[in-house]
Amino acid sequence: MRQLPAPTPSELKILQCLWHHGPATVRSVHERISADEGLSYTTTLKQMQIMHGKGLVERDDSQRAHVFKAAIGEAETQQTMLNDFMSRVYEGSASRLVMQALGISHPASASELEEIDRLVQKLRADTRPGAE
Amino acid sequence: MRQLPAPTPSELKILQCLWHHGPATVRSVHERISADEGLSYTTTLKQMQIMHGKGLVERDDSQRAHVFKAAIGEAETQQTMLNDFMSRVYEGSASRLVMQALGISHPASASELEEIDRLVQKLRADTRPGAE
DNA sequence: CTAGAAGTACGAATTACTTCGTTGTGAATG
DNA sequence: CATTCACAACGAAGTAATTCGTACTTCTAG
Repeated sequence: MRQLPAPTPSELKILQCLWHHGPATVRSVHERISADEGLSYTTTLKQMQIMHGKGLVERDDSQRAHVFKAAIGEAETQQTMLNDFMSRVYEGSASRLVMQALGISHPASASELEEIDRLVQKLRADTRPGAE
Repeated sequence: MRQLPAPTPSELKILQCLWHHGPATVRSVHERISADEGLSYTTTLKQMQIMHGKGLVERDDSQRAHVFKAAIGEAETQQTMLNDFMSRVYEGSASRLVMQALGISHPASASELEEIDRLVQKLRADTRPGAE
């Protein structure tokens, strides 16, 4: 069962922390994300409780300091958010989005461009046939 | 002077209406966007007043029915929102965003892929030289 | 001139997000 | 054993976005 509510900006920060560093306590997450911003510990705690309520994270409360882990995948979440963003902002046109994204500053390194190139070639091959 | 606050979702709908159909009265905008959703006329009016307050639209009130036009450009707005989205969701990696965008269903037609292809080739050429 | 239509302005309610202080509880330490 | 520390739980406040109803104004038929 997917399609949980999309994470809000601050929820996303916490999820990124869990995705990149694995399951963690509130304290641990808090120390990572409050390196930038000056938030209270209880702010992080509350967020993670809300996220648990929404089903965005799972909680192991067998220890006194509960351990949280992301309940949704990173790529999957990005994909959902991207689809929403693309329809809202680009009215569904992936190509316009891609072109603007590639136009920005130095988005992609040579090797990344190579990878994108391969993908485009593959898509062009797939698209040619009458395909559904 | 750019960098106005990014439009909210409902503000974006109104801007899209103005971008695509040119300057218009509240009534005209309302009829277009409430085709989908069942909103009150005063809701649209209020939104446009707020947008005027924020500087997102300009208003010609020489006629009784004020005529609004977008005060920011479409591409420019998309670019700003894309930059924000890319840093929030993809931590600044344009290539990951692009690859996911291209991976979706069959978003781009053959001719669009061709265009993207050209852009990628151009970027690869530009990127090769030690460039700044 | 008056009634109604069409417009604008404004206030207010609702919801969601973010933030923080306070409280209670269990563990650890002197 | 009493104090302190770390933690979870909660309530509450502040802000922003969205929505709508009401009131006021202006134009136009009759």
